[in-house]
Amino acid sequence: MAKRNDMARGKRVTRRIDATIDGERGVFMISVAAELADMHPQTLRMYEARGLITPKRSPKKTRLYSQNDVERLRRIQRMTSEEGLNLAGVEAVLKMEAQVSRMHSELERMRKRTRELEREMNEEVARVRRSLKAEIVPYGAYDSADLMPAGRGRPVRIPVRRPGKSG
Amino acid sequence: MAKRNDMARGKRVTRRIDATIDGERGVFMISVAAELADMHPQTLRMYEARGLITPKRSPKKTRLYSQNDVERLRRIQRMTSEEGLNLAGVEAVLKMEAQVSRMHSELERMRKRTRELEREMNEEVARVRRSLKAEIVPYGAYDSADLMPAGRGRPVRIPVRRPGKSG
DNA sequence: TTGCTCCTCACGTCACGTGAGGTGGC
DNA sequence: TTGCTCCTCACGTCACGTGAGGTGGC
Repeated sequence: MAKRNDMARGKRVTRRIDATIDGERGVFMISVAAELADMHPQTLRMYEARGLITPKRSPKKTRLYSQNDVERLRRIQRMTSEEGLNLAGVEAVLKMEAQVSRMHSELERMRKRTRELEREMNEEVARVRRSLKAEIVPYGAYDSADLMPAGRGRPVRIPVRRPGKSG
Repeated sequence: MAKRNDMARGKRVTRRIDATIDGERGVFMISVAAELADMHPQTLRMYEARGLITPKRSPKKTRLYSQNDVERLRRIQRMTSEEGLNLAGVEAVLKMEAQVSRMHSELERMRKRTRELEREMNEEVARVRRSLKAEIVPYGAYDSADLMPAGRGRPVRIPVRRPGKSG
């Protein structure tokens, strides 16, 4: 109510946009995208000609840049102006980064899998022992290194070397 | 003997050098290294000034390039002339490559570890079952999913998902 | 002396960014 | 009309490669 009145009187009211933003949707025309990326509009056209960026197009053929496009442009801007790369270098670096990021996720998957495997292993061994214990009555001496007196729940220990830094 | 005579008469004799070559040892002076890398000697001096390559020096301050130096120069040559990178790009790519290669070895270590873990797991389970079988005489029904009738050697099966491409 | 080394300086070329100039639709 | 879009062309700048020019030691 109060807000409505403020707006009616022309007061400045901050509005929050709660809609989920699709980072891939083309929303900025070239002048806006250029300003957001701190670049000359003509530079964006040049980058497109070189295949470094591919904005969407409106039905009238106007370029429409997405959030992600702008992000990419800013990264390119950093590489060229701060690090001094030329466009061939930018292409090479972007390609390698994709590779590095793929390896990162593979590495993460492997780490997770290893942890899981360790857990499964301990569980399986414990399960085998438990089900045997339920069915049998051991007799004689316990001279096997792998067995303990019935009733003691310590799990079988398996030597597990962990990989270097598992972070 | 025959060889010796050939050499004495000035004939051309191919000689095999069996000594182990230290790839890090400075052995080529600048004109030779430049030719091997297909570059201008002055370019090598420039690259050194930019920190892209650091040849050894003789006591007389003459640059001495190693095998590895030449390899590196050839890689740089490829990047600049074939891919069109500038020197900033070359630096960036070389740095990232070191990173990628570190990740490669980590990944390889993880894969190996996972295989090892699977093997250990199966072995351990089999060992537990074997040692129990040696001590007990099972009786009653075999209604546990984890056990099989005594005397059948099939190992306990453990569900193992393998990572995507393990090559 | 010749042919290498060392160095610095300077110039030519090329890539890249950007401005100009002309068009067209809201 | 104004201010945007589209496009192409051309110029200024800068990085880089290389040649020149002068030195010094085997």
